[in-house]
Amino acid sequence: MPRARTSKPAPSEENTAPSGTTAPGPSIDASFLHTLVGYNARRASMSIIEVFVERMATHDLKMVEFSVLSLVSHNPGITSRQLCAALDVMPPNLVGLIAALERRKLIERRPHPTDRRAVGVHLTPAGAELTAQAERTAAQLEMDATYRLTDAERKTLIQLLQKIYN
Amino acid sequence: MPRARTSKPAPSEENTAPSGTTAPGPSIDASFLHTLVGYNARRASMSIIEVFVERMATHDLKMVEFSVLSLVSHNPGITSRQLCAALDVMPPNLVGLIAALERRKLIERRPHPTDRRAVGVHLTPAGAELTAQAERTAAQLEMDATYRLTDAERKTLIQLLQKIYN
DNA sequence: TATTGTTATACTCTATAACTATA
DNA sequence: TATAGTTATAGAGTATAACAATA
Repeated sequence: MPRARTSKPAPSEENTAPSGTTAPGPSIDASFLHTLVGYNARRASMSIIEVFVERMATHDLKMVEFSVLSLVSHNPGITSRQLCAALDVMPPNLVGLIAALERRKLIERRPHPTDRRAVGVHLTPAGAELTAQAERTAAQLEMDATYRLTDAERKTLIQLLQKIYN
Repeated sequence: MPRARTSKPAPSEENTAPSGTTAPGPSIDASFLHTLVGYNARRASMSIIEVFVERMATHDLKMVEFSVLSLVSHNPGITSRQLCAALDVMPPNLVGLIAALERRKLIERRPHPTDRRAVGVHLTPAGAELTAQAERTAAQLEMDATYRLTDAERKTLIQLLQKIYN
């Protein structure tokens, strides 16, 4: 269910109009898809993510990288395994990500205090600074990407969404 | 911003507990992420998509394939280009998809009535039958995946989501 | 000159198997 | 015996460039 670009209903008979001149766009009937919560949730999240990716590029941060930094920031000493569980990333895929953030001196890996197999992840001062900035960027971009919603609507929306996945 | 699995806040001091025995799970503070509409929309859509993929496997249909069939069903003679626009798929990536559905005799490609460059896509009787079944599956699965919502809440949710991307 | 459909190809994301060192 | 972290690799999904046929 990839995101779509058009919306208006059209006659359900023979479609005789090719897209023609690109601009106005043909009116395709996607009304069934529009009745699906999943479809709408996906479209909405894609449209926010688009802005997210664009603005986070300012900090040279991908979405997952931002999530990692934010989690490490609020959970100093968190292990790779915990990050994997919280972000639903497979352990092998986190390795390169962590390594990249470490090369950029945004995080540090220190031996875990009680488990010698594990490694605790911590923010460096530079990492903490960048994370604080990035969280402000995220909060702002959210408001911009959902500017058609009132504060009350945004609150309601989040509650309803959490009812689905919690 | 990949979906996460944990939710409850935790002290923001040194994290001394590795995940340990897998079951109960460590309590990671993801409270900042939970304030983001984008994060919640993504988590919710992922949780619905999970059910979607699982149930559509019954019809041996991927999400995009279902979307294509549904669009062709409501827009007989739609062109590849129109499908690409409506589904936000790059033309080269639709080719294999269409070919696969054609091999399964679910769709037919006929010359476009007015544009000899284009090809109109149509459902075969078998394709129409499968699409009707799959749409019923989709509608049902939606209800199941969002069973914690009342009908009114579901309606509100869809309206709010559409306010974001429309 | 632009568009439709297509091939070939590259890049990113995600997933699996298997190893090591610790528990 | 199970878990944390890692390597190597396979597989999706998604992206770009370039082409022939037609507009």
